[in-house]
Amino acid sequence: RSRAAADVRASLRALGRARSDRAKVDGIAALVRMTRGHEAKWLVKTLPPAMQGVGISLEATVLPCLGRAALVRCKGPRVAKTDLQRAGKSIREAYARRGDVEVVADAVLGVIRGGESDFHGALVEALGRACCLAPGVPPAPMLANPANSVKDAVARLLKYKKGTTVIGRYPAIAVERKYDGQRAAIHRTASGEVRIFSRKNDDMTAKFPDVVEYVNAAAPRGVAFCLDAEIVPVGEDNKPRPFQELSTRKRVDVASAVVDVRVRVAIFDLLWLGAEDITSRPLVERRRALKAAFGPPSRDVCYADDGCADVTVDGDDDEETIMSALHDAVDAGTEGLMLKRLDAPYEFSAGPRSNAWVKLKKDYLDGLGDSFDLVVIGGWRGQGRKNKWVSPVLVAARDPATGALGSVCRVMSGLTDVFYRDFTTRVLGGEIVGDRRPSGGLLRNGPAPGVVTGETCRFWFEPRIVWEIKGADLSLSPVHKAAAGLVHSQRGISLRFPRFLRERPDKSVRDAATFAEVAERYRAQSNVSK
DNA sequence: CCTGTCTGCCCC
DNA sequence: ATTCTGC
DNA sequence: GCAGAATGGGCAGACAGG
Repeated sequence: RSRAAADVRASLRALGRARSDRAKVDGIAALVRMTRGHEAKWLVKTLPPAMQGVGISLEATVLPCLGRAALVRCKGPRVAKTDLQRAGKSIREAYARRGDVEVVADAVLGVIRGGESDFHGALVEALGRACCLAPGVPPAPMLANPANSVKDAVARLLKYKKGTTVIGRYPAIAVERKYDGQRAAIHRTASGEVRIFSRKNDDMTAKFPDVVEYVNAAAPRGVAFCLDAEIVPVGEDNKPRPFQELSTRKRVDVASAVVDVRVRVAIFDLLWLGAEDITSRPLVERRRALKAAFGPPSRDVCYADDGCADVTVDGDDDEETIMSALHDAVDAGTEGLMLKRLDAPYEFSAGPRSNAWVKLKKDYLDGLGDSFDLVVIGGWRGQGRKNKWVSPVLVAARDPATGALGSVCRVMSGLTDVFYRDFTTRVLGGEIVGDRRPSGGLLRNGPAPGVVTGETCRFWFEPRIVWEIKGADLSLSPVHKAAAGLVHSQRGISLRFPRFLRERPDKSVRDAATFAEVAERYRAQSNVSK
């Protein structure tokens, strides 16, 4: 044992000295070879993310290597780049349809053994046969591209060219509400078993016994299907509640009788019905089949396009139409809109997000959504690329009555490298070098007087700098303390998806957002009970 | 048994 | 989730 | 245009320690 420990130690030391990718891969390989069975998994978990990325990512490495291996076996050691790309694409698409490396690998092995002369034809045929969509086996869900304005959304939709049956001269677009819940692939097999999968295809069936009942009640009898849907927390009025409430549901051993957070299922796509894969059919047809099969909306199951009307983007007044639908959607307590080409097939997310689906959230738009001027009060040392800089940064709102500074959130998104360098120099007196403790700038020994937070910062600053921070919405926080006591006895108010917009050198701490303002904006959210 | 901390191919 | 960076 | 990196809030569960 001591012999093995010494070997491991020596290998870790060597890995620490490694500079090139080649050396890192060799170092990791040496360590992995020392492991038995599950030990490898735990070894890999201990490596920093940058090292884990070296040579062992499934999508980026394992799948392409499978293609290369097959090419080498079938066509010899000299592999053309185009062949490699073709094979890689086929394999990635197959994996998106059926996320099971074993099935994919078996199909590829079959091609190698078959020794066909038409390698690519044989590969496509074998993968198509083995990796077909099937109820009970969740594919990688189709993803939407974000748009930062209505104009941008329309431009993206027009750019999409893969549609096969453009209706009329201009593309018809489905408008749907973007509910703030959990994405769910809801499958029912031919034997009648219902399974619910998350966006990353984790089995969530145990968490949603009520959803199983709702969907079984709405579905046609004795038919298999694959639905795409959003599970949304709702109140007694059947209106959306904050996402935060959905996550308080138990995840294991849930009996539908004791579910405390009621949900509604907003369905929006149908991939399979009866014995047929309909993903290659255009959305118009899939949606028609969906509504024919599942009937009118009910208390428990609705359609994401309820309350919306399709639009045709002909450059006429579609921007106003969409903007007005966006405001309606936000008033109804949803995040915004999904805009979808009605002529596009369902595209499993192998690679880039499709422009056939575009998401338009209110907070992406300038002038909409919540933004606050907050005081910089502390921070930590960044990891990896940001090791020389302060990242993330803790920001706070203030209470004019007491002088308290209650933390709102950490921020890192939206900060550029150039800004980091300048900011770090201002608050620490220079970039962070080695293990030396910085001293200078606005650095303090502890939190400034009045600071209230559940966070423990590595660096605390003199409260001087004001930043404008934007978020999607406000939540009640167990760690952040802004406005604590105003809407909840202990919990403060925090920002979801915070990002830095700009520094406000024109503002002093006295001009920063107050607890009262933050509390008011929290209460003004349409899904918060008053 | 209670509490504090850490983890999750977590959810967003 | 969001955003920035480098290719 | 795309992949990769570095990170956000917040929850239930699991686990460690008293």
